[in-house]
Amino acid sequence: MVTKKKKIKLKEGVSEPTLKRLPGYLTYLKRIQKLGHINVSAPTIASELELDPTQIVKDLTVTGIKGKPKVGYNIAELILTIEEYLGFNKKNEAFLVGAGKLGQAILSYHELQGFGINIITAFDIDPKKINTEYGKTVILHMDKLGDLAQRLGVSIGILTTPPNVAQKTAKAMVKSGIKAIWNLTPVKLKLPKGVIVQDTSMFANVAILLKKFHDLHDIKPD
Amino acid sequence: MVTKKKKIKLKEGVSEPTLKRLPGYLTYLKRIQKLGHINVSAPTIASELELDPTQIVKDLTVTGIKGKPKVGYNIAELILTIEEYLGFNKKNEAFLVGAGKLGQAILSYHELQGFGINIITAFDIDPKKINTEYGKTVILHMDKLGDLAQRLGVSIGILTTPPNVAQKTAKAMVKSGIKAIWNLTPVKLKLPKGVIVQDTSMFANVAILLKKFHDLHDIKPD
DNA sequence: TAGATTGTTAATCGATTAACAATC
DNA sequence: TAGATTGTTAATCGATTAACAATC
Repeated sequence: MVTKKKKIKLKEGVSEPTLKRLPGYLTYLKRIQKLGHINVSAPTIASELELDPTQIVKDLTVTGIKGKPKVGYNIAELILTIEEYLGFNKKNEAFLVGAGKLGQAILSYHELQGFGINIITAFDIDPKKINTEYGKTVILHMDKLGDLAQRLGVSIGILTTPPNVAQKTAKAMVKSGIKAIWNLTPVKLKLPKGVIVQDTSMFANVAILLKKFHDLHDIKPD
Repeated sequence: MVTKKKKIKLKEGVSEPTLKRLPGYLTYLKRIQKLGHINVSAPTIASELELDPTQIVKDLTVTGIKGKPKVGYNIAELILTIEEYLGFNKKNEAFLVGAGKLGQAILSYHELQGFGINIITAFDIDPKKINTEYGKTVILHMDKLGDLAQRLGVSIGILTTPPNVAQKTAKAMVKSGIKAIWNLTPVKLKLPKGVIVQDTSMFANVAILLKKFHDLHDIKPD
């Protein structure tokens, strides 16, 4: 046996910070590609994104892309390589659970398609929402989740319920066969080991913003 | 002169990771407070949130809270202390710019009030949205932003426009007197030094989720 | 008192940054 | 060729974790 099985860590030496930066590179690369650029160097990306050039090079290395000294990277190739590396070109079919405002925002956020994420169906328990369509996505009752997950083989779930039902809902999702949950609620979910949970508290960042703001502007007289 | 002025870094040794964890503590503390608990210890918080006990203690130390050995922290006091420390009890009046789906989600996300953030007015350029109300928030034309920011003394802005107009819009916000921007677009903004920008790319986290998911489930035959 | 927990200081771990050789 | 840039290895920096004394 040569490979040890760890919990749900990332494979061999790919750091989360690196992974978080890659989508930002994509956004930038697509923009300059549209502008007609063909190649781009790490120092250029770095100065645009206010990062360290070495960091860019290192980050890109993990994707397997090969650059040319003095020239940089081919933009088209780089985009494809990053997308491939991150799995954006895979069929990432997902269910969205909780069709409130945030859920609706996610449903209509076309940028998600750039991640290969394809929201098949949304679920809710509000009778007023059931069987309505949001954009091109139908909203079904939570009851149907288990059956549909099974039949369609969907195993990615996006959790956008109110906080007070988040835990309960997540549990039901897992029971229905969901294996990876993008958790947009501020609740820390307790789920069986083996289920991948990615917490995205939009509001953690607000704390930083406010702190910086007040530290800078509320200068107390000594 | 005893205090050196740095760029827009956080004051004396408060790390961003710590700041990002504090709102999570708040969410948890409020929940157990509602359950009737009076005190809570760092090890308890740690096991609930799957963090290291020492890390909790250290994080809480920065807020100035005092705990009792063997007992822990008084929950009510702890909540107030964290909120005070983060500036959540200040009058954090903000403008929201870009009243699309994501903007609307933010407008209707009541959790934001827990951060002391009070969205005064929303702005857009879509004639169909101008002068309509969303919840209790009026949507005005961007034209009015400068004047209102001045008159109301609002200096926090929430940027939720489409990516392609994000840079332009942010520039206009700064010109109108906005000093801190919560940037919910995936675009890296170029703004004058001194303006605080907090990027929140909801989607950076999706990259991690997908990567973990595919690493775990797409086992390639050797 | 005994023992769990706080709060601080030291050690470890990992990510970022620097240095530098290879190369186009 | 000269020089900018890649790609890798080493050094630094900062955050997390461990150790431990103080204390209720």
